[in-house]
Amino acid sequence: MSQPSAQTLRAHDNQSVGVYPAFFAQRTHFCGELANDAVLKHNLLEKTVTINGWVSANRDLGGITFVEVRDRSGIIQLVADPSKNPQAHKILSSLRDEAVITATGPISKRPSDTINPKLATGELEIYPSQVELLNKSKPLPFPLDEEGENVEEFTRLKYRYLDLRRQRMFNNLKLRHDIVMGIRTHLNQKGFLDVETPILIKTTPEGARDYLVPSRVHPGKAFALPQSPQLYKQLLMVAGFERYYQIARCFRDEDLRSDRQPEFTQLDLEMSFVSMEDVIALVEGLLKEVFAVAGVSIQAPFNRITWHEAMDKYGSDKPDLRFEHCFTDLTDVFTNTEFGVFRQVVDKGGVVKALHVPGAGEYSRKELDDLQVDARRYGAKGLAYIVYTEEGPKSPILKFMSEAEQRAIQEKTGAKVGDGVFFMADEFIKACSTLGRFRLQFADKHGWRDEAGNAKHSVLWVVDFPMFERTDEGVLAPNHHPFTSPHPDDVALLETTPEKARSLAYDVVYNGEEIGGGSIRIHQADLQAKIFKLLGFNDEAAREKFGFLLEAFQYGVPPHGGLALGLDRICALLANCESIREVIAFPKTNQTICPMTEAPGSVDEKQLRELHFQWNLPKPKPGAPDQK
RNA sequence: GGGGCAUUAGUUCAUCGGUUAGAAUACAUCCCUGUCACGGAUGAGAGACGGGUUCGAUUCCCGUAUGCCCCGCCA
Repeated sequence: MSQPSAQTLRAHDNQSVGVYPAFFAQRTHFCGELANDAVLKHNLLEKTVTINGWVSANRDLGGITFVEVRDRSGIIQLVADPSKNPQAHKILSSLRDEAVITATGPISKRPSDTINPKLATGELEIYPSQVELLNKSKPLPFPLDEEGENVEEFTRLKYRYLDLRRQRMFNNLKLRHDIVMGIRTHLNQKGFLDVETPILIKTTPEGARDYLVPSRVHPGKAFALPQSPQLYKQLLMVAGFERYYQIARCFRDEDLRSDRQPEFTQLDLEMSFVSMEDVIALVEGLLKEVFAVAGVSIQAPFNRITWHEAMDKYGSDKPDLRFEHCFTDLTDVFTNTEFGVFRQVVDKGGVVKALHVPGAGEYSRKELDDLQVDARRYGAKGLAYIVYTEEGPKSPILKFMSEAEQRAIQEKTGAKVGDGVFFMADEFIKACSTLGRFRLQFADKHGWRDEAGNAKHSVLWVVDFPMFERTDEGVLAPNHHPFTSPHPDDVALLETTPEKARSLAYDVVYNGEEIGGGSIRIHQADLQAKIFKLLGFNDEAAREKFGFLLEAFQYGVPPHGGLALGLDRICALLANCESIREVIAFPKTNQTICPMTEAPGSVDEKQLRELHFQWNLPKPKPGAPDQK
């Protein structure tokens, strides 16, 4: 896992003994290798070293001049005294920030009163006998002295190659590298083969919008870029590869977020002759090792929670279980209530969920009003509440409730004076998911995540997902994807009430973020046909969309299943970054452009003609400046 | 597609209707021999775009563009 030392690099890369020697003095050491203890350990004191790097600071005191040199490993200070070495001083004092130099000289101890404890090399410095300017730099468009969070991200992305000079950014991408290496090593030991699958594939109308690539050779036809290697990895199982993985680039033409890019990376894997438990066990071992790369220790086996319980108690299919604060179900309390709003919901088979928020009794009128605004933004009519103050309970809905109901609310939730209880009454998924958003909102506001005794890291499996969901049009859609196997206990339900059937799908959730998901796949042609029928595909439509898969399924398909992990998200979480853009070298902005290359760009007529392609452009918006 | 916030020197921020638009840092010139966020002096450098309101707009309003965050969307 460790990187080669400078010794290794010198032996293989830096010893120019051939016909084309380097035209500059090549490094004997990385700056960071000249750390205080390492220099003592390797007996380097007063030995001549050569460093190559960028000038990160120049402090010319009028006579004596200090220059800090940075390479990817760290920083070391050069010193020149004009009375002792006027040539070196002349060059050093003329160096500007980010100039590329090579410097050679003895590595020496600093006078004891000039040690800089903030630098790993702070007890040492180099008195260069030779300094060569290899390249100078224009003044930078933004400072590199801090972490970069306070510079407009667009500017950072426009000059990403400079932004990546920050130690933090190097560390992020180094962590990503280490994680990928950890994955490859682990899966290799477990007998997985890395197989590349095509990037130019046939469009599948399911799921997200596809990126399309018009075909030159086949006028009027187009390739799609894969949203995932799903079908190919299943075909590799048909082929008998048994265990496949790929660090796969995936493409989705949807609107972006801080955790969504148009192209992103998944660790995709698939296994044959396995049960769900086999996949889970494998992934637990893998994630344990991956997290350890980042110094995060997690325990396997992970906790498991059913989808229903996750929704019922936490209002999310990716619950953050670093803290408890779960819902109380009050449906029973209101089965015969006089309170019309709740009664209607309960009569229709809905639920009444309550969330107890300690400290909410102190909320101001404005805070309570703001919650109503949030509720409407979340698609609810409002957020009913009772706050318990010194003067007694206060609530707009109190007058509709009986004494017994009020007592039951307080007993069941455990609310005391100074607390609040918030209610959501609706159809199960709607009520739970809306209140679930408030659970996270209250967690931010009251610091629930950091409460004493809470786990810092919560990794869990969410299992027993419903097989289908009803779309707005009332038709069944796959919750995971159409190849997901139903739960063996629920196969009979497919005939009667398919929306109640569970699947063998599973998600892995870390601190409230979905970092991966997978399933056991269907491997029986007749069951797959039945699922397609439920999804509303007739035989012809199924054949048109997935004919090659159905055909393959007639030639001996092993039971198989797998999973995909969101590599960008995992890296961002382990690097403590808010956005996956911080762990991607060259990401796109929210408008799906690259500020550096200005992609996407115009295409010249000749290229379009070759593709038999013609734009059909939307009208510009009124008030928009003329486009050239 | 919708909502919120933002857009002023290279960068990061001020300026709340009349200002020579201010500062820090970067940059340039000069001074400075142990700095490490070196210090000191001097200098150059700015209102996204298009409308409107007003005697007067960087400031208020509308639109457009762009950025960030969120909703929809993301099997």
